[in-house]
Amino acid sequence: MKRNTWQREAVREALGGSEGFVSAQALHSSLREQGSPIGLATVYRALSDLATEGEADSLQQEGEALYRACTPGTHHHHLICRNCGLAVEIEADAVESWAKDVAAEHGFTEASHVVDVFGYCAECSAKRA
Amino acid sequence: MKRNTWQREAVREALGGSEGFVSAQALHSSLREQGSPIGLATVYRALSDLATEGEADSLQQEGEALYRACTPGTHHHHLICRNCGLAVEIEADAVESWAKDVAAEHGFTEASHVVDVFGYCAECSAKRA
DNA sequence: ACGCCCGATGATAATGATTGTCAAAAGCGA
DNA sequence: TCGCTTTTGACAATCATTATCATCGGGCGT
Repeated sequence: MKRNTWQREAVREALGGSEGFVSAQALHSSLREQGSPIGLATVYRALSDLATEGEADSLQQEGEALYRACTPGTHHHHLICRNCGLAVEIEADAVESWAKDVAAEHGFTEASHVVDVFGYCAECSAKRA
Repeated sequence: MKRNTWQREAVREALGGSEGFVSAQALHSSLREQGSPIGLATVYRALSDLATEGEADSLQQEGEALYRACTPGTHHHHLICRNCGLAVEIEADAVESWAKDVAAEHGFTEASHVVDVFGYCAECSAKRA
């Protein structure tokens, strides 16, 4: 049975409130600074659960796992700012079918794919100029 | 100045001789089994150098960094077998321009992207049936 | 409302990959 | 060959993440 705890809710909320992708460690510190006595292990567990249930997306960057709340149940990709972490959800039907075709072409089955675009968002581009 | 050492050559060769993506640890064990007294740290350094120089591609999976020798100087992506690690280089001009367009559309600059397709290769698909 | 059972929590230790350190061991030009 | 400099490699250090396990508390049955 799955239980409702204030910790899980806190993680969900903190995730939803952040602009871009966040690391588990960062989310934990952030919660701690807000006064939450939540444990690090719990944050990891909560994030892992959210990702499994489709309420969050995760991606690996430089050895860290980053998470972001996102519309549940839909398949999409992200456009991510290298500087501030801002993430925009993007549709990629063209890429979806392309990936499937390429896989089939080479005899691969059960194809999944990783597609993420990185860059500097408008704001950060301006700041760097 | 960059020096030519047998260690660097050994890593390059071992990488070129392997079928798919390999982890640094795996490459190290493999070299050791072949009698090479090469150090683990050296393997990491060599792989990192090769990746920087464009002689190898790297990707992150499940917290590990995987490497693969590939044609230098060209930009391409991979179709990777989840089971045996077999990797096929694929062209993706359509995706290249798509990524650039999407980035520009949202005001992002200096766009780069990560595109990898995972699946089971023909051989492994057969075995799993 | 009460009590009990079992999943959830959290401090801490453990793990596993990777990087830093530094003395000793080669490259390479002179 | 000589000497300077980079590279190596054993080992310690670091970092994110996971496992452990005693304790806590949610929520169902009563």
